[in-house]
Amino acid sequence: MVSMKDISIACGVSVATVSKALNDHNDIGSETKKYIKKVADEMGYLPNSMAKALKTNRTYNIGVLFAEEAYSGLTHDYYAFVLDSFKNTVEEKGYDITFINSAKARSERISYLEHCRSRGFDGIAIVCADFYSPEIMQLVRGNIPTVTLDHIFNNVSAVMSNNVQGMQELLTYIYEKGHRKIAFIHGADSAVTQSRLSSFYRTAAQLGLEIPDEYISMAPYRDTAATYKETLRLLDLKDRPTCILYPDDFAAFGGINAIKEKGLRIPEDISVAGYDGIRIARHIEPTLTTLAQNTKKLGQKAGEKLISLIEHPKTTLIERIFVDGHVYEGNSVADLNA
Amino acid sequence: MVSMKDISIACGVSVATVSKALNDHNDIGSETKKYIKKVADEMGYLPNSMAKALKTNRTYNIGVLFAEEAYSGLTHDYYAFVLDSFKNTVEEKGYDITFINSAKARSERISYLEHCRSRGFDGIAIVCADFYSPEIMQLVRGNIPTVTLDHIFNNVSAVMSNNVQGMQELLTYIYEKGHRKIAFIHGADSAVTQSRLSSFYRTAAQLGLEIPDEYISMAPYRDTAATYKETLRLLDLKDRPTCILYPDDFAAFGGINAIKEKGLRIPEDISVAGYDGIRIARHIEPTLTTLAQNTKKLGQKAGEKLISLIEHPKTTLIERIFVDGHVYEGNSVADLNA
DNA sequence: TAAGAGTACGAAAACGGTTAAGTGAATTGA
DNA sequence: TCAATTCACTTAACCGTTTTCGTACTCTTA
Repeated sequence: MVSMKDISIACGVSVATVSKALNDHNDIGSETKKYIKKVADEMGYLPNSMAKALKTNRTYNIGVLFAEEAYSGLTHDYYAFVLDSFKNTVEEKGYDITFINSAKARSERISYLEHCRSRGFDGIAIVCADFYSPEIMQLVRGNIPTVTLDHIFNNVSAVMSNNVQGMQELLTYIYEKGHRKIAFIHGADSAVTQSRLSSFYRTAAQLGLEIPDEYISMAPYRDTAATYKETLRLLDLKDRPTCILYPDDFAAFGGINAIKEKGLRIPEDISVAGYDGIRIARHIEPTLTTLAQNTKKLGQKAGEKLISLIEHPKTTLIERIFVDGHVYEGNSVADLNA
Repeated sequence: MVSMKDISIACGVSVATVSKALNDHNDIGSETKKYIKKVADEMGYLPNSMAKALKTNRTYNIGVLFAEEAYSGLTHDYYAFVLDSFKNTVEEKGYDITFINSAKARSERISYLEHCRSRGFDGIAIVCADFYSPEIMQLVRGNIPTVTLDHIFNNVSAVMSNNVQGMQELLTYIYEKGHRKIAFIHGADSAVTQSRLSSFYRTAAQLGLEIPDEYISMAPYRDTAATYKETLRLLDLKDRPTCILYPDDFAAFGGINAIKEKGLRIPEDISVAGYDGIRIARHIEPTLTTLAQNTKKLGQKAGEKLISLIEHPKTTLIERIFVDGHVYEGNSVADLNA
């Protein structure tokens, strides 16, 4: 690899001059600058990012934490899209993305925070993780600029999919389609679930909907077996709902299967709606009506916030950014007004 | 951050001794070693990976290239699963993963290779990219240990999903279910498509199947609109096939919609099969019969090969590793023998 | 007992950059 | 005309490691 030293020799100047020329400092003559840049270019010079980082304490590298639990990290449509958008945003600003992990060599493990410190990440994004584990707690208290997705910590900026707005909009949409008996199979307990559930109740109250307790139940996210079971239960109710909301799109398929097995048609006999807006939902019949989260904006806002936190630590305030979703109108919710 | 210097002062030894003690060199007394390690631990010492990399020319960082084209990188089930497995494999060996990109700062762009050199990646994995672009060509010729997924370059190790075996197994399975009129809508031209298509023809010949030209057509991968259209064409044929193979699972849904719209049932009236084994395919009705690629093994093999290439450059040979898939037996292919 | 062999550690250079401080020459101002 | 600036560059220290070489001991062994 050609270094500044090589260039300095080739140009007959000191390496300091080379450094300053390449970094456009203004105490270098414009002729010299041009010449040095030209030579550097011809020699195929590339800055050694390790050396630079060592000296400047800036790596231009961002750590991203993805849960290592089965099927909920990289391989989840929602997170993958958010990550993709986040990645594009920060790369545009000259930052790279490295995954945070806790596996060091075969011998000892290290904590997430230790990993980050050792790698010298300028900032970190916690996209998807067990937010209640001690390791995550340690990480967010580690004084590295941080932004979290869909979870709020003290003194840490967060980008949140607006679940309150989302659920309100979705439920209102369904209400306006004439539905009055609406069941909600919500996800396992978490901050996200809390938001959606309370928004569901509040919106229902505002709309004057009566929601019997038996219309509300729980199925873990992405668990089609659980939604299948819960759906059968709902279908067997004396007073069957006209529409069922699922924890997420993927889980909705469990319910859809149960409905089809019962010989019922969607949406003619019963309506369903998901949450997330995964791609496949728009490519099956019936297309799934769902609340599409704005993954692009989520990733983008997270990236922008984090970079701002890194580059202007004093003036950037810790805040919660809520990103609205919108109803994707498939044809899984019948229009009862018609 | 506490450095070796701090430890050396605290212990009353030189930083050389600290370095050697922490790295278990055997010219340090065992007592001293133990003591230094203890102090380092208490002080919360963490090695500065930039300094280490600068000196040793080893970053323990692997660059991964993902296409930046819409919907075909991170957000694709197949690639996401491969990446996940790859990530777990290399992290277990102490390596980190950073995305390769070509966006440097807002001003100038740099090439993939330049990015890799600048970051000092020990190795790179090209998971998903436009393999025919000049930039990729430059990258693979860059003399950094490399492994590619599903594409073969000279002098570069490749891990390949065994499309020949896969298509053979899938077609044979369908044949054994009694199907003789089998159509294949294949993907757009690429090495992968070539393998599948030629394996399709060869297997068909071996099985004594007659494949009329009108049974073969093209639809880009993941393009449901295209498969929808092609499926309608196939259904309108005088001599309609009894089973249709799709480019991939996602694209299969386009076909399935077309079939349903025609009022036909799967698999009673017509059978379909996909390729990939994406998760959702197992959670809808009818569950999709497909060739499930072994993403876990693909990622693992790629990781192992790359690390071997990095750590034993002389003795590791450039090779092509083929990973077999298996038929996932859904219920979208009718058993005509019954 | 003196030469040779270990043993346990330290000094210093090096990796490839950045940057504060210094320097000599040209330019400026009064 | 001469001190004061400004300009354009160099010197040298430093970031946190690793590693070669040297050195002062202690221990063998002939």
